[in-house]
This record gives sequence, C-alpha cells and structure tokens, in this order.
Amino acid sequence: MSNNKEFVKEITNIEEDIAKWYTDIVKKADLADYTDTKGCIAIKPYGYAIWENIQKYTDDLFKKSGVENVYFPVLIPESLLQKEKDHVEGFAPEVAWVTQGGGEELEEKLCIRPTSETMFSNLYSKWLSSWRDLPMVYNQWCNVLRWEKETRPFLRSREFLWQEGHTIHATEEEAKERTIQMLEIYERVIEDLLAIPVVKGEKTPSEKFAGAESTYTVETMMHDGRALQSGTSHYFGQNFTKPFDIKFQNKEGKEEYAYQTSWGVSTRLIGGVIMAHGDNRGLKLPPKVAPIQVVIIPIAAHKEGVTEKAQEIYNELLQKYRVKLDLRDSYSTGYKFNDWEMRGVPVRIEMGPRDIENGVCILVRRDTLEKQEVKLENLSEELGKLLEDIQANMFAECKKRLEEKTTIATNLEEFTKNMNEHQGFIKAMWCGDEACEDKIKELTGAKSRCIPFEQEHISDKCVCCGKKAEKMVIWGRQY
RNA sequence: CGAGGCGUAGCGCAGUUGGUAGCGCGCGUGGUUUGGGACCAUGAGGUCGCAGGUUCGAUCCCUGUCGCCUCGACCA
Repeated sequence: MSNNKEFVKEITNIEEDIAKWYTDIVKKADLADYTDTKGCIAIKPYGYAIWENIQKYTDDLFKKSGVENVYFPVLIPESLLQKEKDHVEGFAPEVAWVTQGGGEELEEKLCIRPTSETMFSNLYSKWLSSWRDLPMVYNQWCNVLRWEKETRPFLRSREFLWQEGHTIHATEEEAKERTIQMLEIYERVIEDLLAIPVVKGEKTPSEKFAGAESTYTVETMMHDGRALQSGTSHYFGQNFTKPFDIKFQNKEGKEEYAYQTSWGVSTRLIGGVIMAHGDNRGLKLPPKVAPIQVVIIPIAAHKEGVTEKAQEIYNELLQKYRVKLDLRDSYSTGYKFNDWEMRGVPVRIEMGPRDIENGVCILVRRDTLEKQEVKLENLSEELGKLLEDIQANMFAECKKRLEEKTTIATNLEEFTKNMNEHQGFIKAMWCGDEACEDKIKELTGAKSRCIPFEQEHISDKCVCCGKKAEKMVIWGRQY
C-alpha cells in the first residue's frame, strides 16, 4: 500500500529492530508512558484496560477452581524474608528496602515485596492448626518491586502488577496437582484469551524459582522467535513450611508440615500480546482481550443522517460488544483508519452516505485487512462471527510461527546453525548437567526454556556433551 | 559493573569557530475538507540535562555529576 509509506516511517520496522518497534508501539498506541521513577512505567487507560480484561478472565477461572482472593502488606520485615535460605539468596540482589519511617531509622528494615512467599508462609503458620483447615488456596492481585537493572515497559519493569497465588495442602499429591492445575489455567488464559500458543513444561534445576522444589512454566514465542516466560507455577514441597513452621494435626492426631505451591502471571502478558501479534501497522489485539473490539468510523460525517445512523448502530452494538464511535472531526478518515489499526482494534466499521442509502456497511478486519460488505440488519450477528474468526486466526498464525521456528538439533553445530538461522525454539536432548546449559548459553545465547510435558525422543545423546540423555529440552533466546 | 555514544520545544533534529536559539511533526484557534495519514491562515510552547569553573558574556570551552541508548557482564 503506497499510502502506508509515511506511516511506516513513524514506527520502526518490526523486522529491522523489534526492540525499538516495541517501545514505539507502547507509546504510540497509548498503552503506557515512562515516568520520572526510573524503571517504572505509568500504564495508561488503553493499556490498563487490557490488563483489566486479563484480570477478569483469569480471576474467573481462579474462582471456579476454588481460589479465594486476599490482600497482604507491601512491606515485609527482613527477618521473614531471610527464613528460607535459597529464597533470600535468589531475591536479595533485587530487593528494595525501607529503612526509615516517620523521620526515624527503623529497628528492623522492611523490604518492599518482590514476591510474597514469606508473608504468606508467616500467616499460614498462624492460621493453620487442623487438617480441616486445609487446603488454603489464596491469591492476591497486587504490585511487586524488583530492582531490575535493565527495564522494558511491561516485559521487565521494576514495579509491576501481577497476581500471586499461594496455597498449602495436606499432601504432596494434592499440592502437586494444584501446581499443574494452575499451570493449565495459565495455558487457557494465554491460548484462549490472548491467542498465543504455549509450550508447557518444567524448568531445569538451574532455572527454577529460588526456594522451589520444581518450577513449571508456560513459554511463548514472540514475533522474532524469542521466548517469553509467560507464567510460572511452583511446587515447594515443605521447603517453606518447615522453616516457617506451617504444620497441622492430621486425622491421626499427629503433627505434619503442609505442602505448598505458588503461581503467578503479570502485566508482562501485555508485553507478550504486543510482541507475539504485532506487525508493521502496529498493535494487533485478539478480540477477546481488546478493550475496543469494534470501531465505527462514519465517513463524510457532516452529510445528513450519517452521524445519526452511526450513533444508532453504535447503540445497538454496545449491547454485545466493546465498541467505539469515532466522531473526531479534526482527523481525516484515512488518519483514523491508520490510527485504529495502529492501536490494534480487531474490526473497523466504515459507514458512509452511500452505504447507509444501501442499508450496508463495510467491515474491515485488522488481522488480514480483508474487507466485506454487510447488511445493517445482519451486522451484529456477522460481527460476532467475524470476531470469533479473528480470534481463531490469530491463534493459528501464532501457532504456525511457533511450529515453523521450532527445529531439532542433535549436535552443537546444528544447534548453533539453527539458532542463528531461525532465532526460534530448538528441541534437543539434554543430559541433565548444568555445565551443558552454561556452554550452550555461552555459545548461542540460548537458555533452556523448559523440559516439555510433551516429550519426543530425538536421540540418546546430549546435544552438548554427547553423554547419555533422556530428557528433551526446549531451548531459546529469551526476553 | 566495564566499553562506546547521546542529552537543545511534547517528539525527531539543526545551530551558534562564545553575544540568551531555529526547522519538521505534533498541539491551540478560525475556515475549507472528509471512501486510506488533507489544506490555508494564525498562534502557543525553551532556566539549550544539572552543578561548578574560565570569560565582560557560556547552550557552545573545561571539570564534575545525573539520565538515556548500544554492546558486554549479571538476571526468582
């Protein structure tokens, strides 16, 4: 499209420099802005509305699975944070501390929560006494703070919004089951709502959460083939329940330590949506999560009856869809087309005097840019079908890319070659030795994403050292 | 934390071999336009990142500092 030349100049080409493209889009699509607080963004209405949709969808699934919401303090005393050794070692470098209050030095400094395992554990130890109290399946929607050195809006900022679920159970089996159950909920959120296919699996020991027995993850692939860790679910065993003394009397009257889990997804998912679906026209939002699903652009709105008809259609569609009527008179029609495309609105309705006369309007879908004429009396119904189709198509496109950019390697040469050529995921066997992970990282920049639940037997030998290997690992460069 | 680069209007940039600053886009107002980023007219907007120093005079030169970007290192 020749008219698109100017537009393309304003936004960096996604193939040339996706990092720049990404920050351009975040600002131009009005999702967020930088603030004077280093590493912390302000989420603007359009961006926050995406988060609200993610929250609502996720929270519904949580509730249906028995999760109850709570809210705990943002400040955690140092003594609590230090109770679990691996945990504090993992988080210490990126924790911010409050040392003064009311103009006086505090006796014990308080950390601003980077995550709340310790606070939850502390309270669980108070609240748990009998097997009848179990399980406790609590979650909080909140902010956390991690002193990141390198930040990027949504994908990695110092303060971010998330939910953190923390549960305790009577048995190992039940806790493990919950860990996987939550991972599956994340899979649904990311695949069904955000239209991004995931690879589910377990993290290797070197990549697991500080203090966890095992960490499970849903990994997604972005536009350029890089991986994004999109949600994690951890099984703690009794790693926290012992130091925090979270115990209960079982049915036999004996004291036992509980088994624990935690799981979270964050506003990073917004970054995932931007990077997984976006293109050179800007943002591309899946209908289910889009704050505006349909925008109506009246054409020659000053002509008699056009605005009125558009308003009428708007009122009708409002009953079923998230719809916006663009009556701005200071922008040309062409500008509006490009503007809403850049902001990723899934469907645009064009209505001019000619259309109204014929009782029709034009539907244009953002994902393929295809146009279709629809009779006004069928509009609501057709729109519903179209939105569903867009949702499905966007998922299919992402899935196609995931498959195309996932390759197999049986030795390091293949591995390096594939990684440099495709910048995607690589399936390769791994012996279990951390040294091999390190070597691959050094050689190719790729890290182990996970040991997928869906295993394939590629060979008998580790891709790196050639020793006996039983596990297939997915590797990739990450955000 | 190491190496390099950059800080001038909301954004992108020019400029002053030292004399208090300009362009494009955007923004306000009025009008003409409106089926793929319209046009005319007229406005508003700047302690030239910050702090010292040199100088009659610093946005420009010097020193320090802070911030941002790129590449490394690090990264539940």
